[in-house]
Formats: sequence, C-alpha cells, structure tokens
Amino acid sequence: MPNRKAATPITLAVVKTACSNCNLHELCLPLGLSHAEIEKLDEVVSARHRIKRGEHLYRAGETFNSIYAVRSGFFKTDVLLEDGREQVTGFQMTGELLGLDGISTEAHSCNAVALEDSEVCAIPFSHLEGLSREIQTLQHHFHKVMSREIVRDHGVMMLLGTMRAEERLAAFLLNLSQRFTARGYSPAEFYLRMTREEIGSYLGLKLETVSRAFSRFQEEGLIAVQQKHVRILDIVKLKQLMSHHHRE
Amino acid sequence: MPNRKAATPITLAVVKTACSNCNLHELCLPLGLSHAEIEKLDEVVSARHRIKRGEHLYRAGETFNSIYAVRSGFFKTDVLLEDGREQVTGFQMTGELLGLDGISTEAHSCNAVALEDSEVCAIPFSHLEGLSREIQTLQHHFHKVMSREIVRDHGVMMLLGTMRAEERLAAFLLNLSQRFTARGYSPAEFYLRMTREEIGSYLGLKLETVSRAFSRFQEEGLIAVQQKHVRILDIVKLKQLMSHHHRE
DNA sequence: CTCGCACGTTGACTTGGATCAAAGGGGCAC
DNA sequence: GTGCCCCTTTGATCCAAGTCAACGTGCGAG
Repeated sequence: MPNRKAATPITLAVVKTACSNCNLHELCLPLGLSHAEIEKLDEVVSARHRIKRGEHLYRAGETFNSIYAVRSGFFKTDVLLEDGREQVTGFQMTGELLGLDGISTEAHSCNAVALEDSEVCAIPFSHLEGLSREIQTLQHHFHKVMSREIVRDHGVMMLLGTMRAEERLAAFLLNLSQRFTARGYSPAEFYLRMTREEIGSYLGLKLETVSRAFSRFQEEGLIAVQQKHVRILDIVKLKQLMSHHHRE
Repeated sequence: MPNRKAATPITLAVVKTACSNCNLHELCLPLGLSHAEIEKLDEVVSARHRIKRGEHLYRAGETFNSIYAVRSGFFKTDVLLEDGREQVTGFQMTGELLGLDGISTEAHSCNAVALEDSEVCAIPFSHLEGLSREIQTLQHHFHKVMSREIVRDHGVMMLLGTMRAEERLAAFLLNLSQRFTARGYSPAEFYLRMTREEIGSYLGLKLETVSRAFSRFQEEGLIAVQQKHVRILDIVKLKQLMSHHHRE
C-alpha cells in the first residue's frame, strides 16, 4: 500500500522514473525487494529515455556507464564483423536488461537498436553496484539476471550448433510465445517486431530460408502467418518438431 | 601447510586452498585485490578438489552451491538435448571460472567434465556474495568476469551463425593460442586436450569436417598438426582467413 | 611392452540451406 | 490518399558440409 502517491500531488514537472510506480516489478530488477528497498532503487534509476524506432540506444565501442531496463517497446542487439557480416545476439522486451555485455571492458561490445518506439530506464552501473552492496536481495537478483543471460546464450548456441532450420524457427516462436505470456499477452498470437532478415541473422539462417520455414509451418497447419502477424495453431506439434532428430 | 608439491599419491585428503599462495592472482578472482583482501577471500574459498580425466565436476540438474576456479587442468562444459544431441558450450582452462550458469535457477544447467586430471577451487557462492558486499573491488571484478562470459558467448554465436567451417576452426585456434599466451605458454605450439568430435560440437561441425579443415590448413602451410599436437606456422594468414568473406 | 580400441583421416556421395532471380504486397512518408 | 520502396514470397540451381564407409594409428590399460 504505497502512501507516497498522496505525498506527491499533481506536479508532473519532471518525468522522474519510479520503480515504485512501475508495473514491471515482477519482471525487472526490483523483483523481490521490499517497498522501502524499491524506493532506494528509485534514487539510483536516473532517468527514462525515449528511443524512436530504428535509433540506437548504444553502439559497440561506446563507453559503458549504465545498464538499461526496457520500460516499453522492443530492441535487438547485434555484433558486426569487419567484413559487414551481422549476428543478431538477442531481442529484448519489456522488463529485460540491456548493456550487461559492457561491464567487462567498460565499453559496449554490441549495438542496441529499437525495433519500435521504446522507453528505457537508465541505471548507472556504479550506483547499482553501490546499492547491491547494501541490499542483499538486489545483489542476488542481479546475479541471477546475469546468469540467466549466460544460460540463454547457451540455449542459442545449442540452437545454432545442432538444430535444423525448422527446429530453429520453432524454438524461436515458442520462446517468443513464452515471453509474451509472461507479460500477460496471448501465448498464441503476436506481432513480430523484426524482419525475416533479423530473425535469420539471429537463427543463423538466410531470410529466404526463414520465409520458407514460415510457409511450411503454415501449410502444415502449425501456425497462421501473414507478414509480421503470427498465430500459433498447434503448439504441441511445434514442440515435437524440436525433439525429433532429423531422421525419423 | 604450503609445500604440497610432494603430495602423497595415496592420501587424497582435500587440501586447504590459499589464494594468497596461488600464482593465478592475475587470471583468477583475486585480480586487483590487496593482500589483506586476498586473505579474506582465502577464508571463503573452501577447498580444492581433484577431478580425474573424464570425471564430472557437476552435472546439469544438480543443485548449485559453489562456483569453481580451475587451479590446474582443462574442462569442457556441454548441454544435452533429450534426443541425445550435444553442444559443447565452452572449454575452461587455468584461472577460469566454472558454474556461473547455475546462479540463475540454483541448479546447474550444463555438465562440466575434466578433459585431463585437474584441480579446482570451490567457492561457495553465498560466501562470495557476502564478501563482495564488503569488498568493492571483488564485487566489480566478479561482475566483469560474468560480463566477459556473456561477451564470449556472443562471439561464439557470431561464429556459429555467420562463419564457414575453416573460419570457425581458425577462430578457435587463435582463441586457444591467445589464452595459452596469457598463461605464459607458447602462442604457437600446444596440445589440444579435446577430441575432433568435441571441437566439432563446439564449432557446430561434424568431426570429419574438423579433420578435413585441419588437413587443409596443413596443406596450405598455416599449421603443422599431428593428432592433438598443433603448431601455428602462419598466424597472419590464419587471421586473414577470418576477415575475408567466402567469396573473394 | 604390446594389444585393443577409441580416435583420426580420407574418399565417395547426398543434401539442406545458400544463392540468384523475379514478382507481388503492404506500410509509411509525404 | 497514394506512391514508392522495403519486405516478403516463391522458384531454380548450386555448393559446403553432412553422411556413410573403410582404413590407419597411437595411447593407455593391463
């Protein structure tokens, strides 16, 4: 029961971020914190930024200062090779953190691009470290988030290293479905924010292969797809696709 | 209590670890700590374990309690799919940490296997968190290590997602060379501890493809390879291999 | 030391996904 | 509203790596 609402009247001069007013508690950094602890976190989370579709939140090589929590919208992160080859390393949605890769060298090691108009909360990393020396729950949760990123990356390595094209796309769709569900959206129907080429880059496939796999899934009645709109029709078969090896 | 060089081969009582006596300072967790701080870390690093070649340090699904620092030896980590497909997610050598993936769910998410007789220092994770609330340098360095793991994984995703077989093997050899160098070994000559199949699993290739790529490199005078012994003859060309896209 | 078997190499053939090409269609800027 | 360009789909062909097979070989268990 926050009584601070009454304390701050209508004055909205500064659009200060406030984790305590944010409905992303259960997805984002404040998970498990007491109300008093969240208010401490409020002081650390400096500001909210708006990023328009197509704009960079940060670029590889830039100095690392803050990590970012996605308040609303959708991002991709990617790495570029000198010869222009691109690997999308992840897609980030509401409540997920961006910039963890920058801690190691104090410079961002990838690009973060908004795939739709988005808002992020910037969290100066040194402040976060300070606060997590005070609040054990915050420290532990932050470690879990970093570790989860490592586990996620291992999952992608498994996908890229051992799966066939259709398995990869099935895994991708099921992962999206599960993350939309966790955010209160439909598990079976969603809009993709990324192009076929970006999906392909993430999955280690060419855009034509992604497109063909979508068509095949549709032919077989697993999904209904029209451009970026996807409806999952047979989630069971989609899951089975991944557990069968290629030869039956 | 030091001077355990003449370790009796029969009594394998767990030897007390001491970071302060360990020559891995500059690679391992104590990096940047003062002498007094390292002594605090000594109290936390509970014990050293010997792991014989082929034995598991931990298995996917086991409860997570500690992370491990490789004191000597060589490990691989891998993830298994239900249908038996395996993805090697990494190779760990002296001074590197194992088990970071277990923090997120409090259970290990992969298997860690010794590729040669090895020793590890177990670091109970809750103690490490406790100490890193006290010692800012330790906290920050631990965060850097986790972040470095994420960056490394992104590198592997790039490799798996965009590179051709020979580029992958070149990247792999150069990475090993660089890590051996950092440990004071020759940058140009080393023994592989893993089989062609394990290399293949890590690189998303079949063992025959790995073998053929080795042979090709040898034909072209880039390396001399005989079984697990590798000598790099032309590091410049090996690096060039990676920056050219497939078509010239 | 030596014997057996796991590991490695090489060849012939197959194939899944890449490449090249061409033709819609839909969303966004104006 | 409308026009253009990017995104997507689909077809035809190619090729890098996978698969299948057979034969070496060197290491470590005994």
